Amino acid sequence: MLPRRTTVTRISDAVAAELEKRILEGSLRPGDRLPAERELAVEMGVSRPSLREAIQKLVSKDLLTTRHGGGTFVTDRLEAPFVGPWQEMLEGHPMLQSDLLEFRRMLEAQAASLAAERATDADIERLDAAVAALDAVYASNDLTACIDTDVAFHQAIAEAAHNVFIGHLTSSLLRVIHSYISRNLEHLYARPQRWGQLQAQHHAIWQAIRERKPEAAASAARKHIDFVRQSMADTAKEEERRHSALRRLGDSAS
Amino acid sequence: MLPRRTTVTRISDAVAAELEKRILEGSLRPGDRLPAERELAVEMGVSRPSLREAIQKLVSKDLLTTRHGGGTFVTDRLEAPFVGPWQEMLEGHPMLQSDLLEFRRMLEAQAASLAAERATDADIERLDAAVAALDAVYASNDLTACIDTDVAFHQAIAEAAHNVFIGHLTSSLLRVIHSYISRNLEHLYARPQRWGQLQAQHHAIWQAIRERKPEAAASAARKHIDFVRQSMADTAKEEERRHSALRRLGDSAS
DNA sequence: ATCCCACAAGTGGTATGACCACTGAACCAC
DNA sequence: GTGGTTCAGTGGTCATACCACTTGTGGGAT
Repeated sequence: MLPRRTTVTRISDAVAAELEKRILEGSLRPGDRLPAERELAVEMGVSRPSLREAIQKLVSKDLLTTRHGGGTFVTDRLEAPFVGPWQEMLEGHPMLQSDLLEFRRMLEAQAASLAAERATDADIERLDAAVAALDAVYASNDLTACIDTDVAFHQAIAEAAHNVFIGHLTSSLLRVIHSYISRNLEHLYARPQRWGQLQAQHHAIWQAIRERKPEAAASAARKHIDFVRQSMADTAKEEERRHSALRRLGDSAS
Repeated sequence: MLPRRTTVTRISDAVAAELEKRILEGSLRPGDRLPAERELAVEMGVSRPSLREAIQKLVSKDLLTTRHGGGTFVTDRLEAPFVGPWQEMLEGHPMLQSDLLEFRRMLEAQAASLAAERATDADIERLDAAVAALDAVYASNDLTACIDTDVAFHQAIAEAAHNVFIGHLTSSLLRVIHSYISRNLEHLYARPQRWGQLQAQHHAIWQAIRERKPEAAASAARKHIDFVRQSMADTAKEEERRHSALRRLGDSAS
């Protein structure tokens, strides 16, 4: 007979799993209000702090939301599959965005510079194709295709630099900021003259690489990132504006 | 006016954000053990349950792990995605060293430049201490201590740059190349005049940062890496020569 | 001297109970 | 009816105590 071991797993984990299960199984549906913490704690046979730890975990996973004095509710969850730790950090600490852009400014400038020095004929061909794809897709209305093509262009430059680490890191970073690119492109798409500037900048980088001008390529890449930085600041400002205009309480009596 | 619902009045959220910040900025590094919950709660001026809720949130994000009776530790979740594969890449293909040095040249130049712009008094103090430690340890014969101090110096610069990505990437990178630094320092140690140059370069970077000269700092950092690159080439050449020295005992005049 | 084990200090894990801050609806006065 | 007040219910926070586990240390047996 083994001495009575408390759960090998933490209670808060077990409770969180149980609640998650109830949500997945449908006994707790989006919009539903959970029993009061004191009740629920008794029902599950755990203390309130343990229950709270579990709830807060689910809150941080955006499965639940709490309203002080109101109650705890199940969010209508849109499955956001696989976001890495850095994506979460970027969401939680917006100041990281400027750090990231600063870093990209350095990285992509160096990549463009090296690409201008080292690009092989095959690299140039790939760049030509990427730019052609950009031109084509920018004329269309397919935003998701825009993102993919845009990413492919930057990735092609990074790989033309013929430095594995620059290539690998660029790839990782582009993956991390995919959602941000999406958001930003959406913003720019509504502004034709700015939308056009993007193409112009891409062409400038491309041209400088083709003409084997490292300094010009680096400079063009930096300008591009600076433009993106400015544009993201505008996006943020606008979202803030929209947010503060959205001070309406929707009554969802059902 | 309606009170903002998403306001971060929840203490556990604030504490979680604070801990995340400490991890991002490098004051809490992977593998580090956090202060005991009771201590940390006092330090942050919150109760232990609130602190625990925050910790559990980070545990659920896999940023922290807890060992019952052992302590709470920082995971390497943030380091893994970027430099994880690099270690194996380097081991499999040693020729990638030049790529890596090229990468470091860019990274450390940028770090030095930003450090010259942004270093706080505390950063400068830390740099002073690192340089002093370098001077002390370079006079001794302790090679392993040399490496640690050298790494600490470069890390101090990276963190003085106040860019999360530069800080983390430098940290990971230095850990990856630890063995290479070791080999190279060994090589240099046998050549007093070159050994002295190292110190001179470190001092040059340090001085430029202290005098707030970004360009000079970047340039000094680049020179340092170039010197290292040259020296590693020599190391490789010498190892080759030693292999072929079986048939010929030649002079090593250059 | 060496090795092993028991013990104690330190740490995370859990529980209890109390109080505060906020919400929302019933209630009362006008 | 309308508007303000009150109050019960809820999440948020705290202090404290105790339990379970790890770790290092020192004392004992060999």
